[in-house]
Amino acid sequence: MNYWLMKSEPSEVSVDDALSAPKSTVAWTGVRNYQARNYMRDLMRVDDGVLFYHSSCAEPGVVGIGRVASTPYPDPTQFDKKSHYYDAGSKKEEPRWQLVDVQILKKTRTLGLPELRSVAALEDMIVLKKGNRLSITPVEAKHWRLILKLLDQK
DNA sequence: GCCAACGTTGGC
DNA sequence: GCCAACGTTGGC
Repeated sequence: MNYWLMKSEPSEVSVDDALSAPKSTVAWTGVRNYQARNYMRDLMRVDDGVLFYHSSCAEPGVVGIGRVASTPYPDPTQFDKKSHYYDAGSKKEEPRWQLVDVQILKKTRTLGLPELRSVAALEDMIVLKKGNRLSITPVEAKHWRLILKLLDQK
């Protein structure tokens, strides 16, 4: 079993949006970065753990726990001309962008960036590294366990 | 709004 | 293949 941190802008899809969706599940649309896509397409498995992270907002941080809820399939927004994520270069027979569904299991308190950075044992987390912009990053098991513990405190 | 850091594009 | 220009991300 693997663990992942997945960023979402709450103005697009917040943890509350995900919670109120059918089965608390959302398709992770709009990823247009090859490395992030490859994680979803090649490495994610159903039931992998997901840290739901809010980015580009007042209080960035981990806001929920979820799971990978599907195998990979083509991101429908790449074919939707009206979508912000439309990709004219992607063909139906050979879709460029694949995604997975993510199910929210629990909304947590906000474990914000300053708090994450204050924990020495988390300093190796990719999301905390300078210049990191990847919207999906793998999370080590030891970091996952520690974050779950931190989320239960306070 | 600013800006550092990064990814992508395209000319050569 | 190089690399400058450009666009985007995302914290502050």
